Amino acid sequence: MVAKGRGKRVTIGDVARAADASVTTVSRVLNEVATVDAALAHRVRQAIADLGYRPSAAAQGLARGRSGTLGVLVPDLANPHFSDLVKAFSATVRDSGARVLVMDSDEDPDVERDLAEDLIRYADGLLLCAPRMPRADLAALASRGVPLLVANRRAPGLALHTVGVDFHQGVLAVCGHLAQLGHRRVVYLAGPEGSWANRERLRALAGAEAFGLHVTVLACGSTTDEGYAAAERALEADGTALVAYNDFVALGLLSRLAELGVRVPEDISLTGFDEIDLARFSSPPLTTVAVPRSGLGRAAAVALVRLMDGNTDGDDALEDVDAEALPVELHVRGSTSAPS
Amino acid sequence: MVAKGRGKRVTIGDVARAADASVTTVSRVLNEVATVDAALAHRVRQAIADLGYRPSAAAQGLARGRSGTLGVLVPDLANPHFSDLVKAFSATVRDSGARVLVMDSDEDPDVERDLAEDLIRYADGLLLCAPRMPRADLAALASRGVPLLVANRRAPGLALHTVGVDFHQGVLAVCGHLAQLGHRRVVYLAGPEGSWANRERLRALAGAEAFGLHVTVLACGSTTDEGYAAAERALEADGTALVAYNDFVALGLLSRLAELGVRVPEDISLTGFDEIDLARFSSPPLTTVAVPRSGLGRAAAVALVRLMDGNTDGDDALEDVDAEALPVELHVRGSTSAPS
DNA sequence: CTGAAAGCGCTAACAT
DNA sequence: ATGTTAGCGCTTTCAG
Repeated sequence: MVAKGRGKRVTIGDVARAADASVTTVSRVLNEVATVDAALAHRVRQAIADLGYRPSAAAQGLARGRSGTLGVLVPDLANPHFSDLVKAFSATVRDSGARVLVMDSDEDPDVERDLAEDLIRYADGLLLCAPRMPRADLAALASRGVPLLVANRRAPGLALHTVGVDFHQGVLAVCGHLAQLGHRRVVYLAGPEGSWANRERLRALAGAEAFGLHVTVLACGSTTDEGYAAAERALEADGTALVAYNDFVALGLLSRLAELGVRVPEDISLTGFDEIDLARFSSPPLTTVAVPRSGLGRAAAVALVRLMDGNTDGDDALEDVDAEALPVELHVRGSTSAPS
Repeated sequence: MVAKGRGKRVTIGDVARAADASVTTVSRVLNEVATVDAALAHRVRQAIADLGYRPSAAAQGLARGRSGTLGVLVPDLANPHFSDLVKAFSATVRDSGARVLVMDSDEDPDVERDLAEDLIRYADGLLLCAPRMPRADLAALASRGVPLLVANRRAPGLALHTVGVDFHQGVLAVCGHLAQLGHRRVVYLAGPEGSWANRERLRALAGAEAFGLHVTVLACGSTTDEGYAAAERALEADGTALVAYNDFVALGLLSRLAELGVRVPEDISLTGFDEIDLARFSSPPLTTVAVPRSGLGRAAAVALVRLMDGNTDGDDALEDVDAEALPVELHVRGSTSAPS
């Protein structure tokens, strides 16, 4: 039977005593090391089970010099973009025997820096997702000796290891699709000011203008509410297509347009970005760009683990920084058609 | 300046040396303890800054006997229900100086048990969200000495501390609303087999039958896809209203119904549950039940912290188990009307 | 007010 | 193959 109640913690010493072995031996069977005599090993395992012993993570961490924990910092866990990423990251990391400490900065750059500084005390490595903090803070973290990986933000000149999604190509695909359909004037409902994701989109939009597509940029945001609220302004901007920062904005727009009696795509075309599950189920279904959220999480996990393994002597091999820019995929559905 | 590069870890000893103080003193200023001489304290803080020193979490944890970390285990982080809960939980817990270790069991009961057993090695306390594991495993965990809190699952006879949402009342409210509108035959699209949330809904539905509402139960699931796929079966069941397990299912149904030319609510009424942000933005907007996800997260945090503070002698005060059953709120919108 | 020293529970040389 | 023992970095009595 397992000991019940709130007694003192069972230690490796207790197990050793119970199994009439040394702590080293117990440690060995625990870590599946060397050739421990079968009978002895069995006794130890028995004792472990009897006593309900679990090694203390703190003690192991201290002795080993690493915690077996990776830290992830996201701006908003409630955003499917990040929860999917974290999910995939955790699952992948777990396969290499580690755990994940997740923190949510609530989109606040200051909170973000503080949490990151706290996180590195616990973790062997750090994944920063779309960090909002200023370059200087990022640089400070980077020079801190902890394996650091940044997802979806580039910081030119900072020698950061990064993974990311090719937003640029995605927006270009959207614009190309629209242009082929015959659209010439599109309205972009912009995302959060500071975000790299938004800057990337703007950059791509600028590229599209070179192909003769005229783009009007309207400040909006990243939520359904903001999309809903921006609908009337968007209509006034006089385009034949609306390019939303993401699917939430698009669905907000769609909702308001329906109320206003504006038909999609007959009266105006609409595109989302960063495909969410529900995009297929709106009326009409949304033309949008699928980004590999889980793929990004997996890639980040692999990259970070590799970073930590080869951490013998610092900043070598930074040549393949940004090697990872995961491809995206345009999904054409009912919300886009030729302009009337 | 902060030391750069990947040198050996800076320890409290290094700081002591640099500040010409003892480690004890450094520890004191670190923990804001006692009256350390102002000048000395200042020297120490200076050294800390100069060296870029951060105390090792593992060492602190080992010495203090607690990690300052709480564990949370959810079936699916990508589900807004849980990500919102975790977000609120983390934020609240952070205010009392702790961190949160999040794990995702991917809805697998076995994985769930293993992760929970692993989590307790790291954490001072554990929050199990809607655990899918069998009673026996739950009981084993409970008798393990770690402060344990269970959210959204009741385990009769197990003396578990729990917090939860009043699903029962929510479903009753939905049924009442429908009945008042004049509906007599409703179809319930059921959620995951084993889930407590689904059982609670069924129980409430049974209660509603006592009021003369006839309920047909159809197996379905919890995703938009499953809702979409169930639409035609639901129609055949011959009710005047569809009660979906949750909003995802409802939106899937809505999407398919639109394709089939069935109008909501004119031809058939539809309700969701567990209001998601997008529920307000569908066409028509969804009548659904808002559950206090963040409130649940906060309540869990408060309860768990209290549990850990008063952990002097075990299973007292279990009288107020289940004291927390957070109220829900019916939001009537366009997807319900009187039957035709 | 400050410091020396004994652990916290585990791992990893280093013997045997 | 197994055991002894010295740390890992920090907190915390206990003296001074």
